[in-house]
Amino acid sequence: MPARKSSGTAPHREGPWAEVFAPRAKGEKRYWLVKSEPETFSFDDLMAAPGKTTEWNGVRNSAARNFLRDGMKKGDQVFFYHSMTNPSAVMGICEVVREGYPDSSAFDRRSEYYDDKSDPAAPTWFMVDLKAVKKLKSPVSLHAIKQNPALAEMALVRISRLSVTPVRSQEWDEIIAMSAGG
DNA sequence: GCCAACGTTGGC
DNA sequence: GCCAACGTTGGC
Repeated sequence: MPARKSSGTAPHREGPWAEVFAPRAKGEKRYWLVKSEPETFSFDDLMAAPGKTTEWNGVRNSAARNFLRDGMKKGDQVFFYHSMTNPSAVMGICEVVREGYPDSSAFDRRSEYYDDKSDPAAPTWFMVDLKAVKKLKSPVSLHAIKQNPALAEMALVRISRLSVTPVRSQEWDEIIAMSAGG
Protein backbone atom coordinates (compact mmCIF):
# COMPACT_ATOMS: atom_id res chain seq x y z
CA MET A 1 0.00 0.00 0.00
CA PRO A 2 1.61 3.30 -1.09
CA ALA A 3 1.84 6.16 1.34
CA ARG A 4 -1.03 8.51 0.97
CA LYS A 5 -1.90 11.96 2.13
CA SER A 6 -3.34 11.62 5.56
CA SER A 7 -5.95 14.30 5.08
CA GLY A 8 -9.37 12.97 5.91
CA THR A 9 -8.23 9.70 7.43
CA ALA A 10 -7.39 9.58 11.11
CA PRO A 11 -4.40 7.36 11.96
CA HIS A 12 -6.40 5.01 14.16
CA ARG A 13 -8.53 4.06 11.16
CA GLU A 14 -5.44 2.63 9.50
CA GLY A 15 -3.58 1.27 12.51
CA PRO A 16 -3.68 -2.11 14.22
CA TRP A 17 -7.31 -1.58 15.16
CA ALA A 18 -8.42 -0.59 11.66
CA GLU A 19 -10.90 -3.46 11.42
CA VAL A 20 -12.97 -2.28 14.35
CA PHE A 21 -13.46 1.10 12.68
CA ALA A 22 -14.07 -0.31 9.19
CA PRO A 23 -17.42 0.18 7.50
CA ARG A 24 -20.03 -2.33 8.51
CA ALA A 25 -22.30 -4.67 6.66
CA LYS A 26 -25.91 -3.65 7.03
CA GLY A 27 -27.17 -4.61 10.47
CA GLU A 28 -23.74 -5.83 11.58
CA LYS A 29 -23.31 -5.80 15.32
CA ARG A 30 -19.95 -5.48 17.03
CA TYR A 31 -18.72 -6.28 20.51
CA TRP A 32 -16.73 -4.45 23.15
CA LEU A 33 -15.60 -4.62 26.75
CA VAL A 34 -15.50 -1.81 29.29
CA LYS A 35 -13.80 -1.87 32.67
CA SER A 36 -14.95 -0.37 35.90
CA GLU A 37 -13.72 -0.61 39.44
CA PRO A 38 -16.72 -2.03 41.32
CA GLU A 39 -16.12 0.26 44.29
CA THR A 40 -16.57 3.20 41.94
CA PHE A 41 -19.35 1.86 39.74
CA SER A 42 -20.37 -1.79 39.67
CA PHE A 43 -22.60 -3.74 37.31
CA ASP A 44 -25.24 -3.80 40.06
CA ASP A 45 -25.01 0.00 40.17
CA LEU A 46 -25.79 0.04 36.46
CA MET A 47 -28.74 -2.33 36.94
CA ALA A 48 -30.04 0.02 39.65
CA ALA A 49 -29.51 3.23 37.66
CA PRO A 50 -32.48 5.12 36.18
CA GLY A 51 -33.35 3.35 32.94
CA LYS A 52 -30.48 0.96 33.75
CA THR A 53 -28.46 3.48 31.77
CA THR A 54 -25.37 5.56 32.43
CA GLU A 55 -23.00 7.93 30.69
CA TRP A 56 -19.69 6.09 30.29
CA ASN A 57 -17.61 9.11 31.21
CA GLY A 58 -14.14 9.61 32.61
CA VAL A 59 -12.17 7.66 29.99
CA ARG A 60 -8.87 9.53 29.58
CA ASN A 61 -6.87 7.37 27.23
CA SER A 62 -6.74 8.20 23.54
CA ALA A 63 -7.02 4.64 22.21
CA ALA A 64 -10.03 3.99 24.44
CA ARG A 65 -11.46 7.36 23.37
CA ASN A 66 -11.22 6.35 19.71
CA PHE A 67 -13.26 3.23 20.39
CA LEU A 68 -15.91 5.26 22.22
CA ARG A 69 -16.05 8.03 19.64
CA ASP A 70 -15.65 6.16 16.37
CA GLY A 71 -15.99 2.44 17.01
CA MET A 72 -19.10 1.85 19.07
CA LYS A 73 -22.47 2.00 17.37
CA LYS A 74 -25.98 1.89 18.75
CA GLY A 75 -27.01 -1.68 19.46
CA ASP A 76 -23.46 -2.97 19.93
CA GLN A 77 -23.11 -5.39 22.84
CA VAL A 78 -20.64 -4.65 25.61
CA PHE A 79 -19.17 -6.77 28.37
CA PHE A 80 -19.06 -5.02 31.74
CA TYR A 81 -15.84 -6.00 33.50
CA HIS A 82 -14.85 -5.43 37.11
CA SER A 83 -11.20 -4.42 37.42
CA MET A 84 -8.94 -3.85 40.43
CA THR A 85 -10.87 -6.37 42.46
CA ASN A 86 -10.57 -10.01 43.42
CA PRO A 87 -11.37 -11.70 41.21
CA SER A 88 -11.43 -9.31 38.28
CA ALA A 89 -14.18 -10.64 36.01
CA VAL A 90 -16.73 -10.05 33.29
CA MET A 91 -19.95 -9.49 35.23
CA GLY A 92 -22.65 -8.66 32.76
CA ILE A 93 -23.80 -7.44 29.40
CA CYS A 94 -24.82 -3.95 28.40
CA GLU A 95 -25.67 -2.23 25.18
CA VAL A 96 -24.73 1.00 23.44
CA VAL A 97 -27.85 3.18 23.50
CA ARG A 98 -26.19 6.45 22.52
CA GLU A 99 -23.17 6.79 20.26
CA GLY A 100 -20.07 8.84 21.04
CA TYR A 101 -20.58 12.43 22.19
CA PRO A 102 -18.38 14.85 24.12
CA ASP A 103 -17.63 13.85 27.71
CA SER A 104 -19.04 16.72 29.74
CA SER A 105 -17.11 15.71 32.86
CA ALA A 106 -13.94 16.96 31.13
CA PHE A 107 -15.36 20.52 31.31
CA ASP A 108 -16.58 20.33 34.90
CA ARG A 109 -14.05 21.86 37.26
CA ARG A 110 -15.56 20.01 40.19
CA SER A 111 -15.31 16.64 38.49
CA GLU A 112 -12.43 14.32 39.25
CA TYR A 113 -12.29 13.84 35.49
CA TYR A 114 -11.85 17.54 34.74
CA ASP A 115 -9.28 18.21 32.03
CA ASP A 116 -8.35 21.85 31.54
CA LYS A 117 -6.71 21.01 28.22
CA SER A 118 -9.97 19.82 26.66
CA ASP A 119 -11.59 22.62 24.69
CA PRO A 120 -15.41 22.51 24.56
CA ALA A 121 -15.20 23.77 20.97
CA ALA A 122 -13.05 20.78 20.01
CA PRO A 123 -13.50 18.17 22.74
CA THR A 124 -10.69 15.75 23.49
CA TRP A 125 -12.76 13.19 25.38
CA PHE A 126 -15.90 11.32 24.42
CA MET A 127 -18.38 8.99 26.03
CA VAL A 128 -21.29 6.74 25.10
CA ASP A 129 -24.42 5.80 27.00
CA LEU A 130 -24.62 2.19 28.12
CA LYS A 131 -27.73 0.32 29.23
CA ALA A 132 -27.63 -2.89 31.26
CA VAL A 133 -28.98 -5.92 29.42
CA LYS A 134 -28.38 -8.71 31.90
CA LYS A 135 -26.09 -10.06 34.53
CA LEU A 136 -24.13 -13.17 33.61
CA LYS A 137 -25.25 -16.33 35.33
CA SER A 138 -21.73 -16.69 36.62
CA PRO A 139 -18.96 -14.12 36.26
CA VAL A 140 -16.09 -15.04 33.95
CA SER A 141 -12.84 -14.24 35.71
CA LEU A 142 -9.69 -12.92 34.09
CA HIS A 143 -8.01 -16.05 35.38
CA ALA A 144 -10.47 -18.26 33.50
CA ILE A 145 -10.08 -16.12 30.39
CA LYS A 146 -6.32 -16.56 30.50
CA GLN A 147 -6.74 -20.31 30.90
CA ASN A 148 -8.75 -20.51 27.69
CA PRO A 149 -6.52 -20.80 24.60
CA ALA A 150 -9.36 -19.57 22.40
CA LEU A 151 -9.11 -16.22 24.20
CA ALA A 152 -5.34 -15.80 24.10
CA GLU A 153 -5.58 -13.00 21.55
CA MET A 154 -8.22 -10.99 23.39
CA ALA A 155 -7.38 -7.32 23.66
CA LEU A 156 -8.27 -7.55 27.35
CA VAL A 157 -5.39 -9.99 27.82
CA ARG A 158 -2.96 -8.42 25.37
CA ILE A 159 -3.29 -4.83 26.54
CA SER A 160 -4.24 -5.01 30.17
CA ARG A 161 -4.20 -1.27 30.75
CA LEU A 162 -6.86 -0.38 28.17
CA SER A 163 -10.20 0.38 29.79
CA VAL A 164 -12.26 0.04 26.60
CA THR A 165 -11.39 -2.79 24.20
CA PRO A 166 -12.86 -4.48 21.14
CA VAL A 167 -14.07 -8.08 21.45
CA ARG A 168 -14.21 -10.40 18.44
CA SER A 169 -17.52 -12.15 17.86
CA GLN A 170 -15.95 -15.57 18.48
CA GLU A 171 -14.48 -14.27 21.74
CA TRP A 172 -17.87 -12.94 22.73
CA ASP A 173 -19.48 -16.33 22.10
CA GLU A 174 -16.74 -18.11 24.02
CA ILE A 175 -17.23 -15.98 27.12
CA ILE A 176 -20.99 -16.33 26.95
CA ALA A 177 -20.50 -20.11 26.87
CA MET A 178 -18.15 -19.94 29.87
CA SER A 179 -20.65 -17.86 31.83
CA ALA A 180 -23.26 -20.56 31.53
CA GLY A 181 -21.01 -22.84 33.52
CA GLY A 182 -19.23 -24.48 30.59
C1' DG B 1 11.81 14.69 15.95
C1' DC B 2 14.08 11.86 19.44
C1' DC B 3 14.08 9.87 23.80
C1' DA B 4 14.60 9.79 28.89
C1' DA B 5 11.93 10.72 32.85
C1' DC B 6 7.76 10.50 34.89
C1' DG B 7 2.87 9.28 35.85
C1' DT B 8 -0.97 6.05 35.51
C1' DT B 9 -3.29 1.65 35.06
C1' DG B 10 -4.13 -2.68 36.57
C1' DG B 11 -2.58 -7.52 37.41
C1' DC B 12 -0.53 -10.19 40.79
C1' DG C 1 3.44 -3.12 47.52
C1' DC C 2 5.70 -4.23 43.28
C1' DC C 3 6.24 -4.13 38.54
C1' DA C 4 5.25 -4.17 33.43
C1' DA C 5 3.23 -1.67 29.86
C1' DC C 6 2.15 2.43 27.97
C1' DG C 7 1.05 7.40 27.32
C1' DT C 8 2.65 12.02 28.05
C1' DT C 9 5.88 15.60 28.82
C1' DG C 10 9.77 18.31 28.20
C1' DG C 11 14.74 19.07 27.17
C1' DC C 12 17.58 19.24 23.45
